[in-house]
Amino acid sequence: MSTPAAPASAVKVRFAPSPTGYLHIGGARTALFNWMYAKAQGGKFVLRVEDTDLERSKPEFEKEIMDSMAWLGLSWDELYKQSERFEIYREYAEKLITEGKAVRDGTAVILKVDKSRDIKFDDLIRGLIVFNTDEIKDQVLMKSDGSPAYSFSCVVDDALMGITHVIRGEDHISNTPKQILMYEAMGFKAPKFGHLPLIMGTDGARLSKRFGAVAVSDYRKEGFIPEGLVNYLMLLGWSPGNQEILPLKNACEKFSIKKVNKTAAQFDMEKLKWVNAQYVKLTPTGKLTDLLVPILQEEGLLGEDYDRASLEKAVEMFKSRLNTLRDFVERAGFLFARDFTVPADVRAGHLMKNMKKEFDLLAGRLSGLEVFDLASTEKVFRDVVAELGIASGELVHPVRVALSASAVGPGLFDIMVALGKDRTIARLKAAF
RNA sequence: GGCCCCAUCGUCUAGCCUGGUCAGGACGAAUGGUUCUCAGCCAUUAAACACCGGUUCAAAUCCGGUUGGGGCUACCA
Repeated sequence: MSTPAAPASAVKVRFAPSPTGYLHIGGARTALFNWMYAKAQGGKFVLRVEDTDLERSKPEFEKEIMDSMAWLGLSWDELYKQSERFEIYREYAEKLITEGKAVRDGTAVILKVDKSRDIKFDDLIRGLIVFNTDEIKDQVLMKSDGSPAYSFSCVVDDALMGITHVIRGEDHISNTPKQILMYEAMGFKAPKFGHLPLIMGTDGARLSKRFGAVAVSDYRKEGFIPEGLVNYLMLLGWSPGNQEILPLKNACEKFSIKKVNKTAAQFDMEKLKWVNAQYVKLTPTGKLTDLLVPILQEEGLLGEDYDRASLEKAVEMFKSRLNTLRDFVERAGFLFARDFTVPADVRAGHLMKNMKKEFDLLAGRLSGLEVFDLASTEKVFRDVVAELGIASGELVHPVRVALSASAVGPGLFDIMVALGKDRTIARLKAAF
């Protein structure tokens, strides 16, 4: 990467969400690509809240969007709110009327569009795109209620804020010629445009509430970590080559808008989980524990005072089998349960045979241990199995279920050590 | 309907611009190995150039059309 000494024509991009809903996956990907482009070019990233629809815009959505952006690590250099800039839009609309380029229609302001002109632009991602103005109606600039129409406030702001590259979703392609007309009318130089492919649901249809989780905050609640979600998102429409796991910082260095592809991508939850799991494994256990503590406390599995050392050991034990943070709650929950019991259906499946005799023998031997660790518990277990003259599997599986209420999980002796001597023995005795 | 965009394994994609590799990687799937189970890890396998024409000695790659999918068509953003 060359690091030019602040070129005069520095890149400036923006992400312009409308606070009429949560930040969704598609918006996040758009923000991400803008952000990566800014970083790759040594430019600036502007966050502009497009809250011109006073009815539908809500402060809580605005907050949620900014929180999600921050959580994803997409920091902004400048922040604007369109609701604070209505005067500016009005000014430009008046100017266009004065110049005879727009007309009043009641209290609204309309831009007259000349017919039979080809409007061309060279899309950063798609190449040359041409529209004929015969397909474009006269454009509302200011609405009757005094608020600006989307296209107009967008153009005024992009021009005034010095946005050099407008990178947005493909659904805006047909807005582009309309906006180019507005740049022309106001005498502004149009920026470069790049239209990103859309993200589709698994069924190939548009991502919607029906699809399941669409809000970034939903993924956060489900236990995805930002590094994982970001890495997955960057793979939708762009590829760093034969490499899937690439931290944002490194991705920025390789990012090229020209290499973004044109095809809509389907969102694949399985791959997201896999990517997330890679980052879970890469996260130092201490940090992972920090992330888990609030979740466990919220679930009532952990009090204010807990044994940090044993919690970290538990985290270490489950680290390789977590897709999400939330998986830990489900899989390691037995380590924290106050009143542990094996659910009836699990008993029915794995503890049908009464093994009280065997369990008592094991519990008795375990209670004699001075040092309760991996080696000592395994030794005792092997001895008991030998003494009983049974295959180790015959005892391993029932014991695992009795201790953890699950037939699957970490190694049996890891479970015993994590539980500790007292609880291990108590659960063995309570089994039958 | 009109206008615009798009088209490689089931999915995400590399390759396409500058035609000539067994069309490569990853998720998922299947199989085997490791192991007390699961996960993990390792190995192996199956799996794609939408279709039809054209240009060319040669087409996933260039051109045209067809089909299919998507977007826009608001005083929503």
